Amino acid sequence: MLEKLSASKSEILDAAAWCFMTLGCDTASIDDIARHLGSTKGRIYHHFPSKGALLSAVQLRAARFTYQAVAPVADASESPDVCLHRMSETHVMEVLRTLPYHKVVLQSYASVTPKSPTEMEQDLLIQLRKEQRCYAQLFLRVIEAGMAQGCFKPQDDARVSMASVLTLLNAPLFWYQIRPDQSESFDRMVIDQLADMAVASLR
Amino acid sequence: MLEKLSASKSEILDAAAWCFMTLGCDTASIDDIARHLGSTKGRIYHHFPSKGALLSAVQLRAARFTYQAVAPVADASESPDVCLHRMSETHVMEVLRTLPYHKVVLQSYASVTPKSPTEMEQDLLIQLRKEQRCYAQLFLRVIEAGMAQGCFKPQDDARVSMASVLTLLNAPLFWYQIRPDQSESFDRMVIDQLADMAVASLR
DNA sequence: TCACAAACAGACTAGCGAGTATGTTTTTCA
DNA sequence: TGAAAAACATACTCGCTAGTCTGTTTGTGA
Repeated sequence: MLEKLSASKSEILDAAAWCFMTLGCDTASIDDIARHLGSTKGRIYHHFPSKGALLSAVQLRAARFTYQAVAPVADASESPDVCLHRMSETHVMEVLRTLPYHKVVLQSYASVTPKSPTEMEQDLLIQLRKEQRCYAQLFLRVIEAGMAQGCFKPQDDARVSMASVLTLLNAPLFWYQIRPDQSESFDRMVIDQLADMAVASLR
Repeated sequence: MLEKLSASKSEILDAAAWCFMTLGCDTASIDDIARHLGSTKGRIYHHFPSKGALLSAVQLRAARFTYQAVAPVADASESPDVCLHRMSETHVMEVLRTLPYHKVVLQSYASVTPKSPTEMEQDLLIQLRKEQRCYAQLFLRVIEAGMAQGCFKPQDDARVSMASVLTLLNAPLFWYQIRPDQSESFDRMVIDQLADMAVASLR
């Protein structure tokens, strides 16, 4: 779960995430990523066996970024609405901080099926889905607890609520732009507003 | 705005939307679409000048599907929360009905920049964004009215609220699967729950 | 019914990009 | 310090696909 990354590997992932984000997962070529690194393909293929594996590594890292940020604040002993609010704040904050990674996840969410997936790439996909489910359950648990305790409106299917809330929290992926003028206050506004909406949507 | 489509063109768009959805916009080839039609490339290139133009046509149709469904129920003379609820119901219903088209939009939302866009394709993109903005303003207006009248909680930026609500309503694009057993009741549940959440998130 | 255009089919090209195979440099460690 | 391994660079192949070109069929209007 917490495999260490070498500095070079991490740098490659950053470049890959950036290129996948700006050019699109399929449009961006390995040469594009290498050029963005000031290197050549040799370096990338020395660390990653294929483009699909590189893409999966980016997505996996995205999942781990949010998990490692949110899991510590998912305190079950607390009031579910308060807990969900802090989880939401943390989630949005982390997504904005590591934006390229999550934009890549957003892109590849729609097209689930690579054309000719290797067996190894298939395994990576399964591993990825597993960790994503694991992260989602952090939210599912607190939502179910809230429904049971009455601070959230009970629904037929809590999983629909959970998925909708997570989608809501990921909304900035569709319109947020990284700007040179680090508008700290704007980020804070977005974080607060989304966390408020997330909790309110369940009432 | 309401250019008529020939039967053959419409059929091509359906096939393209389906293939783009299942295989991915970049992965799906023109030959894939033609095969899915039981035809060859000749037919497609006779009606559409390029793959990019075909993709844009699919996205444009998606925008028009929802606009033509929702615009009639966007009644400004009504209470904003009631109005927004019906708009939300209608939106989700239409999205589920024409799912492949909207899944394509979702995919291409992330990667905005084709690598070498033709001037004509650039124009199509501009036209698309224009109609998408136009549709979004249907929601923006009713949300702003609601904030002014006090039935929605005022926020710093109503556009963030609008974008977030629309993202919430599009949440099924991430997990909804077309099933053979047309579970009518499940659809109804999803529609109700999402419309409720959309209105509640603004309170 | 006949010209003529629209609506396709089928073969072909040209270029791009993933992956490989083999060098070259740098680091490591004994 | 020297050899082995890791970390790259460079030059190539090969399949796939967008787009084209030409031929063939099907409507259509006079």
